[in-house]
Amino acid sequence: MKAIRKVSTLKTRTARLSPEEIGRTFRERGLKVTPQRTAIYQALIENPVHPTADHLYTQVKRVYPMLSLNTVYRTLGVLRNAGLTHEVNYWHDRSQFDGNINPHHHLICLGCRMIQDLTDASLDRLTVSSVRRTGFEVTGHQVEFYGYCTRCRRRNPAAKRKRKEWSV
Amino acid sequence: MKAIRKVSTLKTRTARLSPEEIGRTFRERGLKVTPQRTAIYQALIENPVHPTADHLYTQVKRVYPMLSLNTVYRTLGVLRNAGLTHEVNYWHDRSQFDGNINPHHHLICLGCRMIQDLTDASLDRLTVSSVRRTGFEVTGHQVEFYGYCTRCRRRNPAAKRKRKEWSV
DNA sequence: TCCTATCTGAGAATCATTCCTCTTGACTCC
DNA sequence: GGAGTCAAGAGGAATGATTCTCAGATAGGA
Repeated sequence: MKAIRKVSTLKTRTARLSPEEIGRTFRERGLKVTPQRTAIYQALIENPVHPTADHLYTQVKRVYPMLSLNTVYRTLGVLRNAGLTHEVNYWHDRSQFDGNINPHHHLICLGCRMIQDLTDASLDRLTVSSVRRTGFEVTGHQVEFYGYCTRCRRRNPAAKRKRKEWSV
Repeated sequence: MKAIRKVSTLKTRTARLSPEEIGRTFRERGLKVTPQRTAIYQALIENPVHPTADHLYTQVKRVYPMLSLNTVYRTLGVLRNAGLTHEVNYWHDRSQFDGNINPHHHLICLGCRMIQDLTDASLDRLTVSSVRRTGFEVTGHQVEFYGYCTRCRRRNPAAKRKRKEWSV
C-alpha cells in the first residue's frame, strides 16, 4: 500500500469554459441554458476553493444584480443531479461545491479549513479485498487527508500549535 | 496499491461500557460526570448506525424524559472536543455522530443512506508521496467507499436500478 | 412568431443548530 | 457531611442555511 508508481500532481483548478461550451454541456444533459445558470456554473468551475452557495451568490450577483440566492441553490441542485458538481460538507455548517467532477481526493486543512484537490492515479485505483468480502458493491471512493497546509505550518509550527484547531 | 496483506474485518460495533467505565473515561479527560452525559455517550457508542442528534435525543429521552435537545447538542460538542466522537455529514442535511474513535473507514450506501464502519489495517497505513510533495502535513486520513449495500442490491439489482438514488 | 414547460425572483417557511437565562447539581475544600 | 463554586441542564427564543410557493419571465421547439 506504500508503493506509489504513477506521476501524481496537485491539481490547481484552471477549468475555463466559454459560455458556448457551457451551453453545449448543459444541452447534452437536457438542461435549459439560461444566463444565470451559465454564470453560476462558470463561477463554480473557475473557483478552486470549493465555494459555498453564498460565495457563488456574491460573485455572480456582480454580473446579475437581480440574482436571488434561491436560484443559486436551485441551480446547484440541478447541476448536482446532472453530475456536474459534487457537494461536500466537511465543516458541518454549510455545504461547499466542487466543480471538478474528475476522480480526485482532498487535502483538508484543520488550521484554515482550506480544501485542496489532489489527483493521484494510484489512489483512484484503490481496491480493498475486505470491502469485496462484505458484499458491498463499490461504485466510487474518495480519500481525505487531514492536516495542515504549508501556510498554516509556516504561521504555526507544530511545536507551538495551539489545540484550538478545527475538529472534524 | 492492490495488494492487501493484512486480515481486515467489517466492524460491527458492539462497544458496551458500564456507566462506571464511562465515568472513568470522562474524568480522565477532565469532563464532569452527569447522568445525561453518561446516557448520551452510552447511546452513542452502542449505536452502530451513526445516529443524529435527534436520534440520540429520542432514545435517551425514554430514560430521562426531561432531557432537552439542547443538552444533546452541547454534550456532543463536548464529546467531540474531547475526541470521543467524530461528526460526519455525508448527506448534507444533518450531522451524524460516530462513537468509534479507532481509525476506520466508511462504506456509504447510495440506496438507503446507511453508513457502515470498515476497519482495514492496510487502509490505515495509506501514505502517498504526492501528498508529501505538496508540503501538506498529514495528521490523519479517511477513505469512503460509495456504492450499494447487500440489502439494496438484493432489492434492486444493478440492471433495473433506477437513477433516483442519492447523490453525494 | 407563438406556445408551453421550465426557470427566476421575492418573500415566507422550515428545520437543524446555537444562544440566552435561570435553575440544578457535581465536585472541591474544609 | 456541609457549604460554596462553577459548569451543566432545561426551556424557549434566535439564528442561519436551505427549501417552498407563487406569479411573472423566458428558452426552445413547433
